[in-house]
Amino acid sequence: MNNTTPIAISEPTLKRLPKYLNVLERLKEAGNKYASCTEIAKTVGFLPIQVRKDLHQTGAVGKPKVGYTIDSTIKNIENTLGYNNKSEAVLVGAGNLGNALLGFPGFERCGMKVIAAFDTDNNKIGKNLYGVTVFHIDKLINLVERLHIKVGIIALPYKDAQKTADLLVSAGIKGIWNFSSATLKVPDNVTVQNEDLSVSLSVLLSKIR
Amino acid sequence: MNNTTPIAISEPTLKRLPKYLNVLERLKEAGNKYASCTEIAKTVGFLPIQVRKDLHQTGAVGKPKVGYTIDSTIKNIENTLGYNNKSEAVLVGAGNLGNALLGFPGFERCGMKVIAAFDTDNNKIGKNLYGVTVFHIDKLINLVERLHIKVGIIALPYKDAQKTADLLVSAGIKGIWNFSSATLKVPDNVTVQNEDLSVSLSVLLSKIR
DNA sequence: TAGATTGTTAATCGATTAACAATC
DNA sequence: TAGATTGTTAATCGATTAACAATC
Repeated sequence: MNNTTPIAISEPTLKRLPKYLNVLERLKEAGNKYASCTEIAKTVGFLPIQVRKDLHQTGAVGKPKVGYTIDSTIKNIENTLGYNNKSEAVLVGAGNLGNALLGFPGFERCGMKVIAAFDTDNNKIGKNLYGVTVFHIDKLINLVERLHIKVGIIALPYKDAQKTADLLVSAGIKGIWNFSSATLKVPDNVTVQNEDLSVSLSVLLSKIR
Repeated sequence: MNNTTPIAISEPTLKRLPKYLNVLERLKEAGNKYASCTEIAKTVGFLPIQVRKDLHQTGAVGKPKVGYTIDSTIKNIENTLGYNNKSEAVLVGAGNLGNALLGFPGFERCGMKVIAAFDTDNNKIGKNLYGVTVFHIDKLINLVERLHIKVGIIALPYKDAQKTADLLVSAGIKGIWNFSSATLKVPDNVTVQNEDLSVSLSVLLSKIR
């Protein structure tokens, strides 16, 4: 609710915030009005002081002895993560993964809505997947520009990723959620979030082997 | 190739190694025999010194002026990530996401093979998805124990995640790849790798909003 | 009031980056 | 040889953790 320019929040903190949101929502459903750091920390497996520091960055203020008001803290986190600034997105690649992503129920919660999918495969074009129509990739630029879409999702193999990123950037996209293993080259004003499943799997395997 | 107990490698480094592997393979395909840190760094967008430090941890040794032998460095990274210790895994949850994961071509590269899927939905049981049969969840313990499976993949919603984790742990699983938003409680000797898509999406959205 | 919890300030820890000597 | 690149040692940076006073 205050209008000072927000300080950029570190990535580690940003990754923890959705966890707190989860916990707070559950505590709210259970009928609670307040939650302490100790309580949240125990549920998510972090230290109380870390929860406190993270919440502080969202602007949440707690009461000694009582904890944080659940309702207002939820709002603080949502605002920090931008869940209230609704965004529209396009998906490129209507294969297995793309299809699964379209069915992903978490988008809405984050304030994002996929409004169109694109592919080059004629067998896929024209299909309706979870309410989203698949168009030929040639229609991408026009649609993205016209509707001022800000987010593009790349669910394609390595070899098609960079040229798709270039296409999205030229259409005015500001954020790319990249499910390919490619390291995308984009201008500074475009944010890329990598979601390379091989990386994550490699980390797991190297730890248990 | 040496047998000293390996020092645990930090998570940031582990996450970068697959990227180097990617680059090295492409350079190899292009006919190169050596690669310098400078070259690798430019491709992945890191600093040369970071590449050097990371490669050092895999046991890779370079030659001044020449760089690193691509073949041996690939082997070093693969060994570090454990790509050569083949693992078998089971998947729990044959919905959208589970289905997409079964079609994911990256598993094999990491030395992992999903040998069975489980679900509770009778419409899914018995189906064959990308060569993997879907069984009723009741068969999980027996199969995992008998075949000494070490990795379990949870592709289920929040509410089913913890009880599935408990089941996997009781069957002797050592690593869980968790696609749910739940914070799983597991014993210390079990590794959990979280792949909560909402978290990643939240980070992206908070950066562009 | 007493005590639990917050918020702030300081200490620690680990990862990244810089500097530079060794070397092919 | 000269110069590029490695590998090592030191400096910096940022995030986590600890300590503790303020407070409801």
